[in-house]
Amino acid sequence: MSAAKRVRTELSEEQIHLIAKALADPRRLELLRQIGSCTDSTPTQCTAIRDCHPVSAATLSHHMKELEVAGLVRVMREGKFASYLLRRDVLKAYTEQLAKI
Amino acid sequence: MSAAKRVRTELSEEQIHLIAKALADPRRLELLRQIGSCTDSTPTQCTAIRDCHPVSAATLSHHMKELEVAGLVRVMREGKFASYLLRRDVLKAYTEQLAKI
DNA sequence: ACATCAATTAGATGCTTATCGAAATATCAA
DNA sequence: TTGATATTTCGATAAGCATCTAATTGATGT
Repeated sequence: MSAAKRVRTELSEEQIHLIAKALADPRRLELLRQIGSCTDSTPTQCTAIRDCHPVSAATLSHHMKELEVAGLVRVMREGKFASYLLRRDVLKAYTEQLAKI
Repeated sequence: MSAAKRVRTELSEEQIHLIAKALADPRRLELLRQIGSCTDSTPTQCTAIRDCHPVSAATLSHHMKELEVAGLVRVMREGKFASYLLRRDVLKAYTEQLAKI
């Protein structure tokens, strides 16, 4: 059994708004897709992401924070490096919210 | 059989972006929910919507156009009145796109 | 200690957008 | 036709945000 959350993830209106905003920027959507393409055992390294996107480190850091505060990614830090994991439970909770409309 | 689209609705990156932007504004999400709460046989009237939201007619019209160009609602006009229908096929296509991440 | 590299923060800039009031357009009723 | 009502368009304003460079923090290796 993996460590993935099994509890039902409930989203507040506030978090729904943060997620929607996070997804509304094309660059962030691309970032999220890239992060989602990696598995839990091989989180996406920040440096690897930088290599794929023509933005400054500062801009990338800003986007990653947006994804993080929205709850869409989890950050893992090892020394001076950072890696990212897609929080599929949160994304799923969001799509289920939308589907209810 | 209803007239609902049965063809698979494919979304372009452009439309995905328009939808995400449309959903990123809390007021528009509320509007979409209200529109979604009505059935195809009783589309939501623009005037009824106005009564529920503390915005000017100009602002409401602007939001409705955003929802429309995103493909999320269909507008029906009768004389001087307008009514709106949620395009569930488009919303579904969007949530399915997100779920694929 | 010092230099190097990864990532974040601070501050600035330019673009987008939510909002409004006013004007325009369109429909309907008297 | 005239007036009233529904919606859209126009133009302006203020807030938000994506982006950058420069400065900072923090970790690693020499």
